[in-house]
Amino acid sequence: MNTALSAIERFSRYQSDDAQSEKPVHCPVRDVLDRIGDKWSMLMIMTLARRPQRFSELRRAIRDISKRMLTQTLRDLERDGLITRHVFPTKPPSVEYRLAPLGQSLLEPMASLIDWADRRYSDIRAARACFDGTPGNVPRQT
Amino acid sequence: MNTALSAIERFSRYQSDDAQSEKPVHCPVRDVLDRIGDKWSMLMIMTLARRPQRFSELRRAIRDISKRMLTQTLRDLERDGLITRHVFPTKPPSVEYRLAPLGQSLLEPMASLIDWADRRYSDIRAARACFDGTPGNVPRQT
DNA sequence: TAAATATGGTCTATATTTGAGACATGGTCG
DNA sequence: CGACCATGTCTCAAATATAGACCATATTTA
Repeated sequence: MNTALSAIERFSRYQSDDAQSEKPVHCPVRDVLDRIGDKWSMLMIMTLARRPQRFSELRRAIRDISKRMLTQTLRDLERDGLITRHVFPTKPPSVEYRLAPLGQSLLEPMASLIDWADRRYSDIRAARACFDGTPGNVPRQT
Repeated sequence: MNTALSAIERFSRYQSDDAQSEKPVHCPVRDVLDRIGDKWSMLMIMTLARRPQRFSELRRAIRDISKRMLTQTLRDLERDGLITRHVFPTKPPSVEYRLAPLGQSLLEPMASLIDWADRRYSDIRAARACFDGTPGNVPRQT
């Protein structure tokens, strides 16, 4: 738990920098979180963790992503060095995406998050049901 | 590393369910990730990890969030049982937000992500610079 | 030979989300 | 009376995501 807090403290250093300067020092944590914390990136990384996959395999694996977002997410992840892109000169050219070492190293921390999600999901659902069901959450106005 | 993979495997169970059924079983991991993986939630939780804070304190801490999104993010986190909301009947009423136990329990996994971000940030920046600087990333067309 | 299929994308028009900032509420201060 | 504080809500505009048409090329099917 204090391990956790020390990481948070490290983060908060940037936060206060942020609060001081006009042009904020770009907080690494935030920068990274903005990248991998979007709708598809983690999903993509988890999917590629199973095995390298091609464009259309990824599309099948993550059924509700649009081609546009798939392309864009892959580009962004490639740009940040988390995945690599390999083109094979097959008849209709095929492209395979793989987790780069940097992406591999993200699996460990991500796994602990997945673990948390899995273990706590019932609590969240309970809280949600409670919040939604309780009269008194509707009249929010003071 | 195989700890990581086992978590990923657990996740992929839902993925394949997903691929089979028309109306997908809602994957807990994904459900949770969609919630805390938005633009502000993690930031909010990290900020509240330092200490309970009031609406305007949060606004100052996260300078570029709009009131609208601040309210909405707080509501969503409250709904999911990650934070709690306490109204004090001071002259202009004040509202304090606190991390709930469920939110506390998220700190540990989140910390490992922060840790990763902090340690790997230079690698990411390097990859980014390389990608942006390398001619040959522009002509992406086959 | 022509049509259909598959690949990895891009482009456009629409839908959704986010942000900026006006407005509300009720009490205190000058 | 009028201004100000805190905590929101509301509306409208801007940014972003989505669906799905379209493209070029090559192979298989009819």
